[in-house]
Amino acid sequence: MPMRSLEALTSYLEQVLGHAPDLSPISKDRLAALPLYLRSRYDFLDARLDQGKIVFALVSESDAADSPSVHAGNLEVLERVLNKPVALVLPGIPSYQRNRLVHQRVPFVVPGSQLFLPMLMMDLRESFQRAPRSSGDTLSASTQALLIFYLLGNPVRDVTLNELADRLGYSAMTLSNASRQLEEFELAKSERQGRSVSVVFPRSRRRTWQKALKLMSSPVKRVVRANWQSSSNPGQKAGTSALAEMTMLDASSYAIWAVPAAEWRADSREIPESDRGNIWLELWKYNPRRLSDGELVDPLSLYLSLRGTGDERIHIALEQILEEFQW
DNA sequence: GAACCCTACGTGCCTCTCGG
DNA sequence: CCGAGAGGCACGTAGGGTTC
Repeated sequence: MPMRSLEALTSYLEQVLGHAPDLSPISKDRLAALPLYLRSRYDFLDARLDQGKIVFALVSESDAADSPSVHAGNLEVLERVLNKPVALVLPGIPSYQRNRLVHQRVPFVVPGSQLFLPMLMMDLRESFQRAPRSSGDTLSASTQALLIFYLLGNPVRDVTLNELADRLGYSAMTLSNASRQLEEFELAKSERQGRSVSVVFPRSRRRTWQKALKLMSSPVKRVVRANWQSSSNPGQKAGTSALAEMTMLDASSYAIWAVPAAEWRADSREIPESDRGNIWLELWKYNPRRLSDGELVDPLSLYLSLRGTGDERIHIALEQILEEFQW
């Protein structure tokens, strides 16, 4: 067994647990039950932790880069034969690979960096005190755009991911990720028909909206003041400007427009806070034009952008929009 | 072989942390 | 308090596998 990785594991566990871990080499006869390709691939340690007993399988530097699915497959066999939960011990691997292991629920330890042992309810990473950002409880921007695209009544059944990607202005990869995320949150299913995959929403649009409400966030990343002199519109009407056109709400004194945040960065017309701009620009995390081709942003994104405000009149207007929405 | 999707990996931006 | 650096997230590209 490579001494250095054993030492690294021991001292990392000690740091995490607060005391020296109880580790011992696994007995020869239990090892003998393993298929040869697995026996030679890993070094095994029996571990008794406060939270329970597990087996650590130490992975060599050269095997660490294997895909998560390879690791997952091997773990399945190991757990069955050894009859205990098994966790991989990996040398330094890039963060995106660690993320993928977590995604696939593969238990592992990277000494010094991260520990993910879901069966023992342990999940630590180097910066675990950092507030979990948009972690597992909100949809990503692209996923939300796809979901709203469906909720607005656009056809998604029998449409390939590629076509959807085209329609929404994302890469196929991003749409593939988005459909997977919808599946994870049990909002939709991916249905394979021959060589194409389409997204299928099992519920009605209204029920999907209700189920997804707590997972969706405001499309607005940032609001800036800007000076707009051109006769064309900077984007689509948004915020209370849009709400005023849809309901009886009084319009705000400044016009509010939505533009994709990505476009804004390209040509920065932002003016300093102290200067007087004549409009407000909402910078959106997805492209509002992909979801509405009218003068106004789509009503569902509008709802999400304003539901956090404290103004009672706005809430009443928002409820009115939902009531009138054609589900 | 073409069309399509997925895996592996790269990149840029943003946020958080930490040392001066 | 601020700037640099680290790390995570979201997205992209390349290339390979699968289905027709």
